[in-house]
Amino acid sequence: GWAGEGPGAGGKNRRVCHAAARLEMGSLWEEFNRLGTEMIVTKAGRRMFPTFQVKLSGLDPLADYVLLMDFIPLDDKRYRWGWGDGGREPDPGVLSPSPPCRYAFHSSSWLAAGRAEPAAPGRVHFHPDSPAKGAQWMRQIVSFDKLKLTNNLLDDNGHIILNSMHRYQPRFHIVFVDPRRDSERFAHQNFKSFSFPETQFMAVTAYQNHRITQLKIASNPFAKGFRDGDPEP
Amino acid sequence: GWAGEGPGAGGKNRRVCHAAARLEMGSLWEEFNRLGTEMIVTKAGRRMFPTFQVKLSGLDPLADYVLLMDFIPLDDKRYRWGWGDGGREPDPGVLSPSPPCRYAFHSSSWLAAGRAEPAAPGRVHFHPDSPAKGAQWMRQIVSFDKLKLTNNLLDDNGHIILNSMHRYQPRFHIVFVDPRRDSERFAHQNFKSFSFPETQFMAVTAYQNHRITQLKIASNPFAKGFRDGDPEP
DNA sequence: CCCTTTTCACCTAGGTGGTAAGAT
DNA sequence: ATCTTACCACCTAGGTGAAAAGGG
Repeated sequence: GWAGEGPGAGGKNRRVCHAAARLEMGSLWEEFNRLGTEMIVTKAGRRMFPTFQVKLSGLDPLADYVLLMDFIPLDDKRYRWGWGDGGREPDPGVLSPSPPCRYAFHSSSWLAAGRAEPAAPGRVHFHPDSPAKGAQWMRQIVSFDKLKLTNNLLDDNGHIILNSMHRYQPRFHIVFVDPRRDSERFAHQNFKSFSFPETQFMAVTAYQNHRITQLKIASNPFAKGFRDGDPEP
Repeated sequence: GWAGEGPGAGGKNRRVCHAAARLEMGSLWEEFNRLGTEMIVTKAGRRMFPTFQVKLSGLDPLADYVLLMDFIPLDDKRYRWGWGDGGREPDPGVLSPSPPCRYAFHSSSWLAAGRAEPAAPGRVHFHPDSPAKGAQWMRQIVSFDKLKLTNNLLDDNGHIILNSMHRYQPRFHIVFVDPRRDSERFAHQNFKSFSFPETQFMAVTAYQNHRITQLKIASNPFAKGFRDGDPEP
């Protein structure tokens, strides 16, 4: 997908107004999204897979930029995985159409199960190469593979804190480092944000949808030990 | 050891004139130096061991600095390891007193064997966290563990190019990033250099002094597979 | 019952010197 | 004869989901 820009591209600084971001591994993200992406959260922090990666363009090669990510709750619900209590038909809280419920009739599905927990501390993750020149950021794919998700509200490793069994939308931000003295006054003009709907996910402490598990095993090199049968290069 | 500063501390910018660097793992460096340190160079690039690490002080916490290293030929000779041709006494080119020749009567020693090869391209290695604030650099030990040595004159991985069988002195530089427009005019005032004599070494493609090999195996965690006998924690 | 935590075998990724073959 | 290269077993370091144990 290309550049799911945030609202209000008007009034932006010329150093960011032409910035664009293309999500890498888009087909893999979409494959996960069709099943309902799940991301593991642990106390120590767990990477995302797929890794959030973007190819940037439209930056000023000579200007400094900071790149960062944050995670927005997609709704105010908490979820559970199952058939609904007593084995009745799924209640109206069944997720539809995002993630789609095509798999619902196969087995279980995600059901709304009450209001969301109080939002965890809204942390951000700065790309560790920040700040850097636009030319440097555009030279190759920018990968957020150091970003880790945790469910530990008291985490002091700087990881992103999320509530398990809640849904999130990753957001990506490009911030122009304004050299002007009163740059705070222009802060709202100096950044541009991107949301790729295919990257939304459910935070979990253990996978619920077995198809997600199998797709992770099939596509994450670090899970190669769990693959069986014939390989496909 | 502390801060082996270069010549001419006078006329320096106040952002660097009080900077100091303490070499970490000094006793290990000295242990190697007593035997005559050797560092492997390979086509693909090899790390140094011990790793060059320093603890910094005296920087302006709010100023930006770039940290880098380079390697200076210690003399204009090339060396060979042996007894001298025909088994005669070591010729006058035997290294003394740096590295000392205490081991010479045990077996072999380094002998001068002609003039140095033409100097390899004089590359530098920027610490990958550069640039960063003084506060960041002083917060913890600065480690150059990404630095690699190569003997490939055509290397295009940005590694340090050295001639095998030649001796080198690592140098460490602190450069204040001067925000002034005409900062080039002050470049000579904005850096401070450090040389620690205990870090000098002979570049080799294979270890010559068996005592060096044994000390590397005993002290480098990645060589643990070659240790034998009882461990010492 | 549902969710979380801990531990583990099995991977990726890459840093060691040994060894034997190759180059000059 | 001396130095260099390529490959190897054996490590460190850390990212996987499985499975079992733990907790409300």
